[in-house]
Amino acid sequence: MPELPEVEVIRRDLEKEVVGREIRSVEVRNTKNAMRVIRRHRRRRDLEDPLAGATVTAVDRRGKYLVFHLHADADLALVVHLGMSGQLLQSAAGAGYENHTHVVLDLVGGGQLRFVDPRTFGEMFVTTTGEDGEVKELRRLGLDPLEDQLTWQHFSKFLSDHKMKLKSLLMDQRFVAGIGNIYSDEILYLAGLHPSRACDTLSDTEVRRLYRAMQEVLQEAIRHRGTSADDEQYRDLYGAAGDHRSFLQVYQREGQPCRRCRTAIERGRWSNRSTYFCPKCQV
DNA sequence: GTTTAACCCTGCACGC
DNA sequence: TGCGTGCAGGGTTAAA
Repeated sequence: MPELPEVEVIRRDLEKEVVGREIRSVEVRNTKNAMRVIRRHRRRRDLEDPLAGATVTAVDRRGKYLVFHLHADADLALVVHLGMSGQLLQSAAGAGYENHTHVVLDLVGGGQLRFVDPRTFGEMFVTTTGEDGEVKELRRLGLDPLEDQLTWQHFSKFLSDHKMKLKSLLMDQRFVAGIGNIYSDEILYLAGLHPSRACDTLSDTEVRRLYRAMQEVLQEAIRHRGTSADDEQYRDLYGAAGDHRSFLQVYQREGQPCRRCRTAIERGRWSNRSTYFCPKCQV
């Protein structure tokens, strides 16, 4: 499940490969679930028509969403969420389609950008941007953990205002956008905090530790080009897996010794999501 | 305000 | 070998 680091790796790849390029045409293919992928639109052409002839001027990231800014008749944006199993792949125009290739963008000058998604939790839609360049559909998202606006003070205030469990808060996209199941576990481990601790019980030192851990874990994962774990279908733009898997401290390590204290890593379940943690190091 | 569960979907592991 | 079942997960929504 691509989270912030994986989406950021793809964004950086896209910046190199598609910014400045014109989209010749778009095809929403006749796959079983293509209409689910473009579920915000009623018809295929609602996505296809506005994109044809548009030039990609920039590719941004908002949490786990990719935003392609487009120069066309109006200020348009193509928004992509990879869900759990979505991939955005650069391909040669003649190459055979992988299973579950739902949308194909044909680029002027050769090459294609393909959206592949077996489980179809991902989505794609076209929308207009406001004067501030923002996408209205993404306004509810919280701040980006790696951007300057998320100051330590802002972070601390948000925590003290909530009684939720830390795990739930880290994964709440309205608080900080981009953290999912893997990195919430890794962040809490590095910070030495138990996933079920209530947010408003943290000391100043613990808040600082969590804030720092969040940045360190995400940056480190980006350096390793993301995590492709057991059930992970994550691939970068070129189809390559990420290298961060072997650096994971707790995620999917149930029963294995903690890298700090050798206690067996435990797995719990909160809100229907698996959570891995060290029962000794995390308090 | 917070938690929990259900829903959407496919691939995979497992047991029979 | 083949079938049925359960599980995994992100985001959203409804109910508790």
